[in-house]
Amino acid sequence: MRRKITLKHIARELGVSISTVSKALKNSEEISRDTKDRIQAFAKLYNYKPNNIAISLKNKRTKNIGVIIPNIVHHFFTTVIRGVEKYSNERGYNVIVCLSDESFDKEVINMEMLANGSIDGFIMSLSTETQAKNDYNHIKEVTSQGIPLVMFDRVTDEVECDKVIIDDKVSAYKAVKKLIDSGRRNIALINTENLSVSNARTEGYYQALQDGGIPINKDLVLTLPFESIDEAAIQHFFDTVSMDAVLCVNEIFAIYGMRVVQKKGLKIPEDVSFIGFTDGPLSKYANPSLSAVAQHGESMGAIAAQMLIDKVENEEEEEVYRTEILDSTLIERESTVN
Amino acid sequence: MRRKITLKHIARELGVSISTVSKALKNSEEISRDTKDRIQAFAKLYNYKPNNIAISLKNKRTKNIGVIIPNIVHHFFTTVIRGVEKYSNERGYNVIVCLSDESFDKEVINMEMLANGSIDGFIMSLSTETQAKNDYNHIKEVTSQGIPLVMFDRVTDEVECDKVIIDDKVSAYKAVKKLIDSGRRNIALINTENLSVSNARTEGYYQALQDGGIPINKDLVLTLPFESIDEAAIQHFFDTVSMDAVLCVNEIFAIYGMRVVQKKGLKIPEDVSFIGFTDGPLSKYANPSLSAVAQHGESMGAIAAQMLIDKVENEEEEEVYRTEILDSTLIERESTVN
DNA sequence: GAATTTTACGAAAACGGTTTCGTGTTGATA
DNA sequence: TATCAACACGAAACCGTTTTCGTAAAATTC
Repeated sequence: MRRKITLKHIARELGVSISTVSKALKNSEEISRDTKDRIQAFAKLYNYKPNNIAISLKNKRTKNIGVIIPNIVHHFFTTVIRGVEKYSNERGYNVIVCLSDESFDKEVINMEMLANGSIDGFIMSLSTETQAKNDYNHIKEVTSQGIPLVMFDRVTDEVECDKVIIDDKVSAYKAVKKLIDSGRRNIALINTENLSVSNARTEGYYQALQDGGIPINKDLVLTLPFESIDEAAIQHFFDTVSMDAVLCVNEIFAIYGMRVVQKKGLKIPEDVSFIGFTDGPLSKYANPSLSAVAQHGESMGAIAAQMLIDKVENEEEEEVYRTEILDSTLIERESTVN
Repeated sequence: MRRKITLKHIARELGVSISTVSKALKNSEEISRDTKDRIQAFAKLYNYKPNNIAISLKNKRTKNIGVIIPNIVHHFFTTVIRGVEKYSNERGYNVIVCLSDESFDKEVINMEMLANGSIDGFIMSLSTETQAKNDYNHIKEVTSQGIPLVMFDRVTDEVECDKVIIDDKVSAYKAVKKLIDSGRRNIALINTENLSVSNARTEGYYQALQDGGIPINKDLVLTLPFESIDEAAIQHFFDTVSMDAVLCVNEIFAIYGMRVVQKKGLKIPEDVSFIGFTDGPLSKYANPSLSAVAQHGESMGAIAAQMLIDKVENEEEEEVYRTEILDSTLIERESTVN
């Protein structure tokens, strides 16, 4: 087993000092051509690579960025990670992924673990529990230490930092408007408790109805606990309420809703239109395929990474925070009439 | 901005030496009760936390594990990451995720980046390109340095290390046997080029046919380049070949195949049965829902993490490598007859 | 040939911890 | 009272780099 070679080994082997080796490998002008050649040849032969940890300690830069997301089986978060990963790698950074599992405590633990030198900055999306508790001290603690942070998707006004979001209100508004314009009047909404994005989408829903001159009917709104996919509740909803269109704040609710509606013998989109949020494979491959608001997770991740790394590498820590609002796209498929 | 406090700061502030502070914070017997109280109180007040990087350098242990996977939008890999993450966190490890994006070069770059001290060990699944090239020098390089490695799912015999897989051949065999037992005779297979798992599944398919006394018909096998989801090819396949059952080596092929078949007016499962590999949300929520071979990614990830961390923390580096073969489960849904 | 500048390298500090070993002080023992 | 162990702490090495600064020896200048 060939252990990693260090500067010290090279120095001892070649009878020079550690500093000479270090400089030679950086092609410093201070070192003579001869010595540099010897050292470089030796280093190459033994495949010398500097130890990242030592460099991190010296530079106080780890070239790691920490990403904390609520879960990873969600397709949207997956695409964000991908965007973060791709962009970060291009700039020489590694990505440490931590899952809060929608739990406040895990979010705290993960942040504390990484904040002690493991990373140069954070990219995160809040867990539902954190949003419900409305407690952001662990995050403020981190930012107050000067660690850059970019929040995406599930954000809060309580923390001052850079943010990347889509305008959930406007996105929902546009989706509902589309439904209204295609003649739908009884438009239902299936949303979720305690989630910033769900709330914003709900606002957009109400606003669109109002602007469309459609009276608001609270019976048409089904609020479910976070993603339990309470099948019975969904079943009951469609059994007792009648509508000609449904907006869902996520993919799963929509897919499951479509099944229930189809089993009742109704036709999609003729009898009921469906639009979901988060355009993932489920939407694309559903039968009928589901119209969806695409959140462009990959570019969201890339932009978040860019904002973060720019801040990390920018010495003059100006205290200005940006909120980048990305466009969403309504992708129309078989579940709505064109 | 309150910068992180170090031992040096505490020592200076309290007029003691750095070593005293270090010992006091570890509750060493060497330090008097009084001094320990003072130091601990001060440390708590200023929220002292040791710098991970410094500890890593000293201990030559990072408490990070590197995970290299071909992609992350694949639901199976996502579940594996989740398993790795959960288990690793419990044992105090962080997970650095790198995506090879199915590219050999990226796989090499990522491994080299992490191998220089950033991680204590690797968990990986090979990229298609690597499997196609059959070049594993970058991996051998890493293991020869004594860095523990656990491969999962897409593995190779060329590298000696711990492995976690399902028995793809047996899994496919059982799926096909199920189809035969339910009376199907013209069983098609949609597989993929250059992928160890696809090859194994193909073997199982042939074996089951042979054992079932069914003549092999190569026309019933469609081989697609890796996950291009060549819609035209799939369409053409179903247009020109007739069958009463289909086994697909992944979810997408099956879902797409079902759509094509349904559009042709055939009934699933009456006219054609479908079974896919990798039980993800697509299978569960497809219409009809898709019977699938569940690979239990999460436990695969957890087991891989356990094997890795055990090896990392085990001083006596015994040169024995295990291959853990996990059971797969055929989950029967609407796309097959019960 | 003396003074000065280059050249080429090494010593040492620094990053933030841990740990071994040495030592001055105190109290107990003979 | 001399001896010795226990106590409480500090100095210093170490992990693997980078970087500043100092300095012999060689080369240049006058």
